[in-house]
Amino acid sequence: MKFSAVTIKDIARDLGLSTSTVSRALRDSHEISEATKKLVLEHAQKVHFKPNRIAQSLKEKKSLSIGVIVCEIANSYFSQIINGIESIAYNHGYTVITAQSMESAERELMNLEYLTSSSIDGLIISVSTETNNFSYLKKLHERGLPIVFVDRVIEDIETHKVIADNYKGAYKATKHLIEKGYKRIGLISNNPSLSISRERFDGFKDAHIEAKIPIKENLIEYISHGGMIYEEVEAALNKLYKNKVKPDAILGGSDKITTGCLRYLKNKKIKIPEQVGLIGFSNTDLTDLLYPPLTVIRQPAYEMGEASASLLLSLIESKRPQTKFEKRIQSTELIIRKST
Amino acid sequence: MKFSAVTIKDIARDLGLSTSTVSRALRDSHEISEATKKLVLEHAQKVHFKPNRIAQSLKEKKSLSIGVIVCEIANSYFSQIINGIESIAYNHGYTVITAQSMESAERELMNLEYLTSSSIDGLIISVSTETNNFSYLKKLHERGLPIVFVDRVIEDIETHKVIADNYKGAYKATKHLIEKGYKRIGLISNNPSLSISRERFDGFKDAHIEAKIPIKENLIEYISHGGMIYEEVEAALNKLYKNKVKPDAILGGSDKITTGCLRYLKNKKIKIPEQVGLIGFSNTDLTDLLYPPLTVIRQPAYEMGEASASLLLSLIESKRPQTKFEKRIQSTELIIRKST
DNA sequence: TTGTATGCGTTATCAG
DNA sequence: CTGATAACGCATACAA
Repeated sequence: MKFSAVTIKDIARDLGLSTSTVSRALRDSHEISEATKKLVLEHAQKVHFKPNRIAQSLKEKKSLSIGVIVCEIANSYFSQIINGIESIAYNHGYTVITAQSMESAERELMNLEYLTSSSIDGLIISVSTETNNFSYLKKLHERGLPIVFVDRVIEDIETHKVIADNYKGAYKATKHLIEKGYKRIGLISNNPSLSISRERFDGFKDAHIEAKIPIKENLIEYISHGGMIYEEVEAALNKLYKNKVKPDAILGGSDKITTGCLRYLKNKKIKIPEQVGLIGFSNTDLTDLLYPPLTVIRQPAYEMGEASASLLLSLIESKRPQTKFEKRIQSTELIIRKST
Repeated sequence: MKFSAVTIKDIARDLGLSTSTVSRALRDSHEISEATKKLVLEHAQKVHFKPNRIAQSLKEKKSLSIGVIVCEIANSYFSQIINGIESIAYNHGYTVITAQSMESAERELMNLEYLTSSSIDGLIISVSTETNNFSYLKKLHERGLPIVFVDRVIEDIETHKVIADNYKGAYKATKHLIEKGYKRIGLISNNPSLSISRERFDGFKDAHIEAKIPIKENLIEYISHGGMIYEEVEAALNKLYKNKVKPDAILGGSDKITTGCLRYLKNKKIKIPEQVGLIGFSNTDLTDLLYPPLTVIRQPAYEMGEASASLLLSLIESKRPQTKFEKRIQSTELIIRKST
């Protein structure tokens, strides 16, 4: 900013016009003569004039930017979501400001306070696995900040939510395993405080019920940091493998958890015929090449990002209060990779 | 922003003070009595006052935000870099605004214009593989915008640059392959217009020279979009495999290229005893589990991000013109995964 | 110690 | 069609 000297005022001075005339000419107002318009536009181009977005924001009472909070950018699933968000935002002239919670509720709150200090027009958030106090977010929402939840939603806040069909995904994955003959399927899941975890558990459960296989409590473990901390995954798996009934397959509750499981199995040299990872890993280039073989529930992260951004922009641009709207992206795919 | 009504003016009115007193009290100025300070601070807290960052920016002539342009966020290497940048920026009260070029020079330019329309205090950029016209960037730099290049640098712009030790990485990788007995090592590289490509090529070459193995021109292919377009990788590999002297190992010039190679080999069912990917893939959780076996040059992406941000902040905060400074991160590691 | 006035760059309102 | 002026929210030089 220090470097950008050219303002509307400079142009006005250079051309012997008033700032308002210049401003109007630049915005192609109908009440400016073609001659002056041309004059101004050409000069503006020559001196590389760029309107100061900050001044515009102050005047317009909006920043043309949206905030995005996810647990971690360097997580393929969320970076795909951001990608989708950016593509939409970009086309509508919005800047995306991203922040990461690193699965810490405290850091999430800090980011929230920071982003909302009058510098974003709306928020897309996927809450951290650790978050259990939603009061601040709720207050923001009540005060009128447009919010869209993506993937990890908060149910009592009535606003747009974009989620994958977690139930279906988990159901299909579990069914796939059962059909393959596995009967002792372990589940490592995120905290059930997240609705996605509960939905996935329901899918897991219903597939069992349908096949008349009882669910064994001691094959289910919950962890708190979404797999970010490998030791948590390790501890959970240690528990599973200390049981008399050892699992013959594992359903990982998120991409990080799943890769953690793979690592564990490799480290411990445990042979497991097949695994299912319920993961949002869109980089199929890679998942396709993983060893041990892995069946993947691909969640349409990019599309979810696009959907969230569209919804948020609609919220931002229409002032009228919106009704609750939940968008469930249906295309959860099961990607099956044959054992080699 | 619509939602945040509370301003300094409101507080002043509520408390029967002037806006300047309130402003000063909030900034803990020494020329305000403890009593009023306390009064103001408590009231501010009560009404959830948050200073309007946009107004502050306009006044202070800085936005407390930095722009980051990379080819793609959903690329583990760059997301790690962003991660590093964010951690530093965050600690210094800066917001990070990211944009992606998708390896398109045109889109890069658009982002550049957008970000620099007076809304960022500095820029960290890793230029797209397609970029060959640096005039706009150069102009920005001349006009005083603090810029730091990371990974993909432009040599004629005299500013801080953060790069990995590409030469060493490629050298070690190639040497490793040669020691394993491979003699016809293919190289799929980014365009040599990028210095990283040239450095890597030099490492590749010197390892050959040292081992007295001639380099075969027809085992070297260049591509333009960093591996983003699989068909490019495919075409390059097709050429390599159409030669009479087929490669017995491949050095991939970037992470995307390398995963592209893996995909190709798998699709074509080509058995290759070992591969080396010169890739910036920090997610070793995954690379470790890839099949076919892969030896990886890990580039310290996170650390590079940190370094770039530190350098940029130093540029932003000290007004004095800085001397050119090049920081080469040395810890390029060779991660070797044994064949299974 | 506190208040008044001014300006940051832009746009909108109201005159001319 | 064009110009002067006020306002957005905040910070600061200058008064008091």
